[in-house]
Amino acid sequence: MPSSTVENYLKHILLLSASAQDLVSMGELASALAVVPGTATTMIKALAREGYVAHQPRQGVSLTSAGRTVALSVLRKHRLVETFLVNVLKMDWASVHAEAEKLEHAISDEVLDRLDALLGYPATDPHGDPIPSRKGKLNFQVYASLATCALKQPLRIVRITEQTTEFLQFADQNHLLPGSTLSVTSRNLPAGLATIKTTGTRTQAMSITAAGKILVEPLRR
Amino acid sequence: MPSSTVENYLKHILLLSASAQDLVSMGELASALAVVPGTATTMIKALAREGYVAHQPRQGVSLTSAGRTVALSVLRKHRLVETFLVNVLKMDWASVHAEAEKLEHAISDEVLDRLDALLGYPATDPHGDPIPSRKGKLNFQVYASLATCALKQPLRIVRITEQTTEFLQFADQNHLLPGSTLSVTSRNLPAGLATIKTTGTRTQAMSITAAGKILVEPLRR
DNA sequence: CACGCCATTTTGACTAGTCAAAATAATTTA
DNA sequence: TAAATTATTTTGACTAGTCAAAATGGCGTG
Repeated sequence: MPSSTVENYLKHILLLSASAQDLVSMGELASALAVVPGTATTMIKALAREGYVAHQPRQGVSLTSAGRTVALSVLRKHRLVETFLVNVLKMDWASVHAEAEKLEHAISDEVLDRLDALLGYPATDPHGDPIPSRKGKLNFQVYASLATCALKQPLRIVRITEQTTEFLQFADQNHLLPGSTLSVTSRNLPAGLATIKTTGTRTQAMSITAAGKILVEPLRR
Repeated sequence: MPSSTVENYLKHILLLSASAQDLVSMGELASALAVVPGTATTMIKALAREGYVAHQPRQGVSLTSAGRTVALSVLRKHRLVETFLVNVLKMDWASVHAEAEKLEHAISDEVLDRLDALLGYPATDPHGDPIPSRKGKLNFQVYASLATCALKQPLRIVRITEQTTEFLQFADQNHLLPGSTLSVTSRNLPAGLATIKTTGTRTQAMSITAAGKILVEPLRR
């Protein structure tokens, strides 16, 4: 069994390779894992020896299919645990990420399957992130964000792609949860600002960077 | 925060000091933890330096109040998690111990409190073992066992003091669960055998050793 | 009172994971 | 194309936890 350190490396490579064009750099990886780059290099060489990753020296690292399997399983645990914490234990949306970081390495497949059933086989976690299936399928849909979508169009939030407590609290307080409806009234790129209107009434501004973390789909009424 | 290795040492010292007359020997401890005795000695010296235990060289080890606090908290996590696994996830009574061994080190106090509430603040886990309160009170009641109780008296099982899967499966298959009623019809000490009668009908034999692991109280009708 | 036994402690060595800092490549800039 | 910047890799050292095996101590027996 891979150690929880190994599981963490693999999980973060998976997460980063979604944004990066497949090869994850040591720099990215090291900072995602909060270690110095030299540590990442050492560890990656060991993971390569064990067949979890392919390492292109000075280029970056990618998962082998063995590594991908482990990473998806960890991600599935993480997201199901988060869903459990929010839906069943009614914990705060913004704070469950850290809890799940620990539990994802301690939970067995047996427990996980029962949790999955208890929750009704959810397709996404409370942040809208897709939950990998038991077989390791990850629903990989591309959505527009508040930074890229058409203006003035009615939208529904499907996902928040950022796990920090601060950002999630910001989203929560401004009613920007998966399922909420809204539209973007204007954007000012030079100023880096977007203005949005929550379907009720409120108009508010946020940075383009923040807007890019909120994924939406057109509200096909 | 103590590491999960430290938590394990402290938990086992607590568990063993209940049976031993307070001082736990290195031999006992090492075998409970599945390490060689030298490892236990080394570790205990470190724990003593950090104030978790008092070490009487060549005599044994006992918990300080700081160590006891940690140990009780871990035990509380263990037993509440077991209760959750059995009562909510409907897992097998006999197999939850191993799961809980991992989860007890990964679960936060916040999650634990909510689990406690979800379960209705249970006083014991599915094996009848008392769950320490949040304040660290452990209900320490002394019960008779099937090896020591009066003969022919109606009894109720309150607790099974053995966590191995094999023993728990044996108990399960013979309807020897906490809450079941029965009586001891006879004992043959030289042969090491006890004969019991489940209140329904069945009569069966078991070793005195096994009988000693099943705690009972008189059935005050 | 000496001897031997058994548990405990000590010693030396190993693995996993980490950091700081020096060495090396690669890429950008001039 | 040479110099400079930046990322990556290497090196040496450290911590936590472990084992194997040798040294030590306490005790009971003769």
